[in-house]
Amino acid sequence: MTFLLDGFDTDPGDAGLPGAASHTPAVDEALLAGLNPQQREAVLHRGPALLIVAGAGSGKTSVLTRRIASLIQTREAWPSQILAITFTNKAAAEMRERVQQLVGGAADGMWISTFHSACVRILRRQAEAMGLKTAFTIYDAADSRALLKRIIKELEVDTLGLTVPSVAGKISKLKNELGDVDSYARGVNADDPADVAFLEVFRRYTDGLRRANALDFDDLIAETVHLFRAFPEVAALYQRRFRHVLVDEYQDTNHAQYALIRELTRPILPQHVPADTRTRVDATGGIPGASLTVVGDSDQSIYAFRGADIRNIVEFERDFPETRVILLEQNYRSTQNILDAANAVIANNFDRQEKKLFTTVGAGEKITGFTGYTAYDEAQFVADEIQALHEAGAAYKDMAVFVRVNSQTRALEDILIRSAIPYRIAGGTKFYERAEIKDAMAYLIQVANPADDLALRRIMNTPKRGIGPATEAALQAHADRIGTPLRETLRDAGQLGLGPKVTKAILDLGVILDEVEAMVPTSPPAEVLTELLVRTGYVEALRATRDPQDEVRAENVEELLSFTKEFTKRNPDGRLIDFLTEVALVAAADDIDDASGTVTLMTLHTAKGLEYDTVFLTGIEEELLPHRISAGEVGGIAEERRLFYVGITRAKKRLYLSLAMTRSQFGDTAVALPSRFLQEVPPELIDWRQSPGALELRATNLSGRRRDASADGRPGRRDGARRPTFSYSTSLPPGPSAAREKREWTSAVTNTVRDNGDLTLASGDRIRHADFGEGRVVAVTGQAPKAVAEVQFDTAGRKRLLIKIAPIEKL
DNA sequence: TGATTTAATCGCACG
DNA sequence: GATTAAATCA
Repeated sequence: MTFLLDGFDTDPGDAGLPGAASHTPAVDEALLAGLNPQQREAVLHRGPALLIVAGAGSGKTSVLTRRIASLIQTREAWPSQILAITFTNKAAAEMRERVQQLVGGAADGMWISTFHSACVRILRRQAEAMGLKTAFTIYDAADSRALLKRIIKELEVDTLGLTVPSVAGKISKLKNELGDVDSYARGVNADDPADVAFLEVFRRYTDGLRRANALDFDDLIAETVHLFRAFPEVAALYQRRFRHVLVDEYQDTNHAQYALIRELTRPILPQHVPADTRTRVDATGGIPGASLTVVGDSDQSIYAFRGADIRNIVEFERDFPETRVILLEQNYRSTQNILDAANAVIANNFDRQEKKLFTTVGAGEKITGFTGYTAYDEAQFVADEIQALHEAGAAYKDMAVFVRVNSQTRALEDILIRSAIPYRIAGGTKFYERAEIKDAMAYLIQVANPADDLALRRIMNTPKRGIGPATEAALQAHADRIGTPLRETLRDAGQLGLGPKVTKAILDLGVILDEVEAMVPTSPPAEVLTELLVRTGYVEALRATRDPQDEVRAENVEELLSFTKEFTKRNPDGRLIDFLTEVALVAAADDIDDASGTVTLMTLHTAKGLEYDTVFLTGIEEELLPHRISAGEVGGIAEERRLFYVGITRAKKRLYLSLAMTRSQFGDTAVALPSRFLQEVPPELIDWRQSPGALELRATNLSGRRRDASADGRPGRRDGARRPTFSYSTSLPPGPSAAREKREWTSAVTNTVRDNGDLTLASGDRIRHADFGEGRVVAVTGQAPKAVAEVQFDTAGRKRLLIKIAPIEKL
């Protein structure tokens, strides 16, 4: 290893060689306008390795884009020699756009993409070397789970504690560590039946992927690393091409990604340098490694659960000698109050590099705290505040509501709908995860990659053709016998002794797939999809059912069709496989559309990298943030704290911290405790509208049915002393007493929903609301069924209500 | 045999 | 609450 690192030694005579020189380039001052000294240096430093420790909101995107622009402007690098890696496609698109603004069309030849997209590009070009066809398909998490489910069922190993999620997680972890079946087999514990069984599942899963000509998400990275290691001359191709590698969000890289970066920036040995190279060689006849720039913040590392290794950034200096480290601590996003809260919270994580964010914009408003009785109560507070801010001139699009888990959005959605506040959910149930979209995609995948059995099984009986489980099993048995993909067996249906009706259905499907497959090479994706949908009668079948939801589903499929058309507009030469790749790689954070005039709901994870004027951080409760599952994992609490930190630092002007005293989960209602993290925020920074203590007191007086934490049999852990002293855990008793108690809280909001039909209200009407009591209608806007009434309640203040569904009656 | 209805189970974040 | 297995219907 050492001899390779020697290649990083710089030769002073090589000033013109990209990536090897250490000097200050002559960069246009305009490119540096508005940068502070540290940012400036981060743009201008030249050398083999640069680590930019960028605190939240410190302008790192600006630094990265200008650094890229400076390389191009000074002619130190061609655009094609630059590889910039971001965390999401959205971040990549944004970076490309900002670089474009700085250098114009020169940005076109650069690779600015996610790890996964970059690897797919490399793998498609070099797929033959890996024994794959270039049209390999990409299995998303759901596809992988479907395959695992079949295997686990087949082997009947679920009794050994091998569940689909546990096995999927373990395989993913192994692949992130660049492990494979063989390496696992060497270390397997032969005395442990569960371990042996896991190995068999892993082996069959790997075989299944290979036979289906498919790669899962983790393979995309790992296989690229394996490719580079197995074929140094292939690696040399990319090492020679990319002279500048830049990686954003480096704290969230896993081992495989780290290895990939290592391979890409490795010096090229003389024997792998082609004779006709135009890149300058060093004294030994080799080519020095590419210049590497990484940007990250270990305080924002929130993906350890999926294999991100914080050591990658902590030990960067050791891994890459001659690293220059630059700290960016000045924050250009938030007020000092928000930063003080963030600094105070993150200071509770020991073992971190000291870093304190500061700003020059002033203290700003205090943080607002609120404790609701229930999640609905909390949601009502959020909705009321959003409405008040909106009326004061704030745009909906500048506000965001963060949740720890997706299930929290339900109460928020209910209330936002009732309050007639426009909102959207980033991530959530993603478009491409809907059943009808997966169906349509499976058709496309089948004709692009006929080896993909998983896709074929999905569509074999969708729409209904009378091909049931028994028939499928017969086809599968035949496929196993003759050793071909399932698809091949469709043609042989006549030989299997099936009923005439079923046989015809199978043959017909086979003919459709074959004929559509033949048009793939010459037709754009939209035509292929249309042909499939029409000939299989998929949309028609949806429209024919009684289920009103199916109408929406049919529309979704048509939206997918328009996506394919859009795709072709963007990429006139785009093939079907390119479209499928793009879809496979879209992520939750990618579909956040800033332009729309709506409040955005999202998880804290999705929020990373974003910023909003106003941020509502909801559900700041024990068991939720920190999430209960994190308690059992090493460093789990610290990671949850970073998640809280990430949430706080998204806010530019206003931050709200809210929680509920009770939270309903899985049907029953449980008492929730204020999060320990709340106590880490300096009390003088929070202005409580309703503090946890105030409600706690009342709850005590009223219920008197508390049990101590020890009663539920969970021994106190190391961090037990830090838990709030009023620790208890019990279910709220249902029945009349609970209902009566609820009425004691004037702001208690229930989840009552009603269909008022075509009830019409006019200004001046008196109404009674199930939660807010009586009030007078002040104004009515909009058309039924979306008409909104503005009501001045006698005790609950002014609210906006969607008339059709509000629990109200006219008096 | 396949389609439809009913009961039972299980829940974290994501490219 | 959504998904999935068992039970019943055609």
